[in-house]
Amino acid sequence: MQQKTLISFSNGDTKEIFKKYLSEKSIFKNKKVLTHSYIPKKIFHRDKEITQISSILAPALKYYQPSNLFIYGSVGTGKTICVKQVLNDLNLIAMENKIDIKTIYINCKLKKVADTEYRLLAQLLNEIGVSVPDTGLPTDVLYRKFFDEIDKKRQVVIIVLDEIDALVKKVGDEFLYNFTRINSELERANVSLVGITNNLVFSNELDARVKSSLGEEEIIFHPYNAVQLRDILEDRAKEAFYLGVVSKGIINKCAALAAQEHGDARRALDLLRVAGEIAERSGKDKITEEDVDLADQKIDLDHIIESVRSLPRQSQAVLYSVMKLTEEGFEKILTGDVFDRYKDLCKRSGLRVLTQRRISDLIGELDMLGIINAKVISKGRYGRTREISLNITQDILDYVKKIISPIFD
DNA sequence: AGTCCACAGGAAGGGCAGGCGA
DNA sequence: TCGCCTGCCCTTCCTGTGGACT
Repeated sequence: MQQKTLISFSNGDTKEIFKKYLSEKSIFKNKKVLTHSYIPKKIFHRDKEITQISSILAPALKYYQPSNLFIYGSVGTGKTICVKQVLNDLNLIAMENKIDIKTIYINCKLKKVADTEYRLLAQLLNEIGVSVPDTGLPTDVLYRKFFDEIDKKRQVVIIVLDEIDALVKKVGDEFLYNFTRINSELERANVSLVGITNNLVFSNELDARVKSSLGEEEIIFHPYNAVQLRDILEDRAKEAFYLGVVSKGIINKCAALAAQEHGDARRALDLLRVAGEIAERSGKDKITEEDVDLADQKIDLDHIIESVRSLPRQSQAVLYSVMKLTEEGFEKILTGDVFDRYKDLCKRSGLRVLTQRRISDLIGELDMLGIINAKVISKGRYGRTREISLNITQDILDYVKKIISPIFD
């Protein structure tokens, strides 16, 4: 006998919202086109770079080891997308011609995926079908397993490490050295490394020994200008929205705003997508300039609020101390001031008091996240310290306060 | 020129949790 | 069960530093 399921709505408003949503026609034809992970059919204004990457990786088709490659360029300049497309094409050609090429793409910034040497190796092993525990084994055992597994047959393995600077910053460059030595240990397979980084001076920060054995080829991706961003947006908008939803003016505005932000194509796509969402939510069938302005603010706000929400309690306490000092009109907030205020806060709220050394690191992390500015200054006879200020506007600050105040007050 | 301040920030290591293999 | 390994968060100890002051 079939069981009957009882359906009832808990709240009349919810029901109405869902009903209304169902009855409305979306302005989006395919929203996925505007996400960062989408690979478009044509990549605009990157022909030269794609040709360069392809020629460097081409020797893999004859089982030679392609040169290690380093790709530099700031956020949203198309590095990842170009590499992914070249790998796609390479895999296709390899398959057609029955050539054994294995390409592995790993984003080193993804938490719990490849943010330590162990996890990177575990992830690589996972990609070639060997499962290892999340922790517990010595790192050299993982290296051995990886080397042995790929050397079982004649093949070329191309490992792409995106945001490689994040991993090097965390665990040092020793692992890169290990990978450069890998080919001398392999009999049948060849391995080549492609590193992608936002840090334009990344190679300068590497150990000379690593640099000499690694940096064989380099490609730099320059930021897009407003005209180039416009071409990219126009192409994506055609697929993402129904006809007439986006005007040329809107595309130009998104392109111009993103071009101001260091020619970031991701930002341009985000602007268009969020503006579309805002327009749709307010029942419009066209995106207006006002929607783009709102989207611009919303993206910043969402980013900061998400960062603050996910901060550990101790970092939130440090941020709250900075906020309180700012509110009280402190002209120049120094590390010592923050630490004193933080101690008071801990006493009142029952939080464990960490050392000043640790708080100094937490201040550095908040600075990295862009929530505060912390500049090292010297006050001569009165010491060397950091001058700290909030890096968020008043309206965002109000939102942030709503999140943190209830925890400590 | 030397002193001194208030930290910055590197290095080493402790303690805990989670996990493996013998 | 025990020894060993890693990750993570943290402390302790230490050296380095820019520039006002003497």
